[in-house]
Amino acid sequence: MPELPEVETVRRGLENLIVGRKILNVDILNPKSFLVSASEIEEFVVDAEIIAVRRRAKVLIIDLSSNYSLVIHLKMTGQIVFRGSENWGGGHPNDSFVGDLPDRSTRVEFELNGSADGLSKLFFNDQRKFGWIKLIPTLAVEKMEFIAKLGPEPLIGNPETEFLTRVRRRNNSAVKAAILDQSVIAGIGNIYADEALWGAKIHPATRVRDISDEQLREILQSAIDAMNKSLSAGGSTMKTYVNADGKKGNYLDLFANVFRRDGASCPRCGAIITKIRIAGRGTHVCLKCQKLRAKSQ
DNA sequence: CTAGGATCCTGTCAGC
DNA sequence: TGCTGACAGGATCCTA
Repeated sequence: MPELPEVETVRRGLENLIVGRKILNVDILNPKSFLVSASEIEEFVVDAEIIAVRRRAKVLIIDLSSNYSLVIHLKMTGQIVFRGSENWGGGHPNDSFVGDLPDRSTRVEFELNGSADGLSKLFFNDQRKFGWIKLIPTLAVEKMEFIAKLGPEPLIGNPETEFLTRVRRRNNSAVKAAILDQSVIAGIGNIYADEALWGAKIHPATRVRDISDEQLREILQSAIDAMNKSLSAGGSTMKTYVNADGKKGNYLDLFANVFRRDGASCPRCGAIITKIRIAGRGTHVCLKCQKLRAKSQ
């Protein structure tokens, strides 16, 4: 799925486009994507004004004037597309950014007011249907189980101490599995896990217990750097999906050093990047830079 | 409690 | 061409 920088990019885009608008209608094309009753939609969503768009980890939170919030997880293939006075899309990059909507990946459709031509729609597209939208009282959002147990936000304040405490709870795990764990540090997914470990020159299969505090701090800093770089490159949006010439781009090219670069050469040492499997996930690694230090037992 | 694998889905791609 | 299996920017559930 979209990871922290991609979701943050969506948040920023939506903040500009939909705050202050009213939701006029909701069309749920796939019920499992948004489990809610017709009466709840009627009572808490229709005619509500969008007050704010927030993010926690990889979760988007759209606060409504009804004191309810739409909590959205894009998971692997979720994306949000706005069509109206202007066209905008962010999240999982695919052709639904640019094609006619709704299409076969559209799961939920919101009709909004306030567009010059009277047509203003927000599409929740999600090919694999892993993503979801939930309607939750705004005050209860932070008490949702998944949200309550999240680790610190990597790009806010000083997450280091909290990260160290939490990552040590997974001393026996491969470090990649540990940093993918959202209760250790929020928002890292497969891309930034690989990028962080490449940056810190740590092999993804290294057990956490074999890594010093100092090296763990380096991994965190490396993740933060990769995320900031991705954010300033503009995240994964319609704009980075199709460039000004109408040609397809790949926003990974703007910041990634190893992710999906297997077969290419390591930007640091020139060795060929290989792809292995760690924690059940495809993992990209430079075996020359990232030596496996298996010490204990 | 932790750790690892299966699972939820659809689509695409490599290899026969 | 058609089939088959592997795999995918995530997290949960189940088992050990």
